[in-house]
Amino acid sequence: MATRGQRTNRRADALSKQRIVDTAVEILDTEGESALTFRVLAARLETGSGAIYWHVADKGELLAAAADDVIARVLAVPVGDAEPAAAIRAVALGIFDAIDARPWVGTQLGQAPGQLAVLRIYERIGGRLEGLGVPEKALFFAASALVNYILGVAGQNAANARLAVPGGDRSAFLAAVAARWTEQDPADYPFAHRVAAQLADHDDREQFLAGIDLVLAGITTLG
Amino acid sequence: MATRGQRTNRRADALSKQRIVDTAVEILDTEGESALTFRVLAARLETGSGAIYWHVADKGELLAAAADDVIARVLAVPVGDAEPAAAIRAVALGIFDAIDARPWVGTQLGQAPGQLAVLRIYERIGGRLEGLGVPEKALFFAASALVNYILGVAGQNAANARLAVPGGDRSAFLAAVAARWTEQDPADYPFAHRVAAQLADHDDREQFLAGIDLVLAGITTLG
DNA sequence: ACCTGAACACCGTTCAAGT
DNA sequence: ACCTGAACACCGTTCAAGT
Repeated sequence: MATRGQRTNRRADALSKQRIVDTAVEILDTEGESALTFRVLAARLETGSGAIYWHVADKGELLAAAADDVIARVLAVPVGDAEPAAAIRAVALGIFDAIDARPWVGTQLGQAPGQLAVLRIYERIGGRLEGLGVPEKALFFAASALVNYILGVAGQNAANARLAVPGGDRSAFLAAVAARWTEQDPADYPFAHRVAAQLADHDDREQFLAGIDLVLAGITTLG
Repeated sequence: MATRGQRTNRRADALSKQRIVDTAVEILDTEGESALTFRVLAARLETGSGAIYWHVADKGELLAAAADDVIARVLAVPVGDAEPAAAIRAVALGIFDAIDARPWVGTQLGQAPGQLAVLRIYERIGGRLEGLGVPEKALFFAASALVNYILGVAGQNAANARLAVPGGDRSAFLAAVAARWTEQDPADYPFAHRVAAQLADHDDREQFLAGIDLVLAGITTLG
């Protein structure tokens, strides 16, 4: 993200969890998930790889902290006093955009549930549900439907990003996926053939929002 | 001629992709995701680790094939001529149960979109949407809302299974998650505090189905 | 208390060599 | 064509030793 200037040979400050996480995010953002190893992280921090373990339990905690950092920042922007449905859409869209920009966050969210980041998302989404007329008893499962949908899209998008060629354009990628759908036997996969064109054409962000709206429409039904 | 003939345990049959995948599934099921390595797989198959690469491109393909095998089997059971909503619920529940029994399938589905298994799910779900009165133009995104929700739950459940202690009971695990929610500041996380009890009490399967019903209710809105 | 970096116990994958 | 298994190029993590 933020381009850093020339790096002196001396560490600016002592090692800390925050500095480690910041550097990890930087590597993740610029070089991708597979580039983050304790060796390159240590080199970038000008320390030994073992030093990192003084501040962070293991790689899982590091990844969780990195994802949480990003999500916390995204959710920090105030939604104002928009009406509940609009606020939920805005929050969801913010998460989508963050994941779209950083696929590694999607990977992380898709597979770490106890995580603080997921709790943050539940809080921001769930907090608006009452305003939507959701009865007290249904609050948790209504929130869970929205959150699981968001996390599902997050995981799929991250995987897509991992699959796509770094430079390649998106419509070519979608065309390739659509082609795999249509190369199946139409007798076994009639639906796949029927919607392949829609798959090839669709806009991810728009489709994501449409899904949110669908769940919201269902939730309104609960009132 | 060096008498090297003490191959007492002669293999029952030649190596094949199917036999490799079957053995991988066996290891995944009994020993878990982390136990599947090319070394133990080769040992179990009484061959060299390099031999596997003659039949399978890499570990990613192996995992994808294993997950696809399971999903194909799950989707093979006929739903009969139930009405569309009931059929979709049945299909979704079948997938949920399969993932609950084999968390590694959830991990795999949550992060491999181009996969045949995901296409199969789209087909089975999507094929019933028309009967629900979904207009042609909305078929793909309606299916995608359902599938992404399912895959989101799949990923979270798999991650939960990875986190939980193998022998530990489920209510203790949920209580621990709920405790992490309530240990946050109530001023920052009012929703978390409010629904922590629901989180601790809920039944995963029931909650999953409730989410499906919510999306279905939203989809009915499109008619 | 915090850091160093070699060492340990693994991985997935390749490939010359065999049949 | 198919299989073998040693070798390669990595990993995350530990830990005795330093400051």
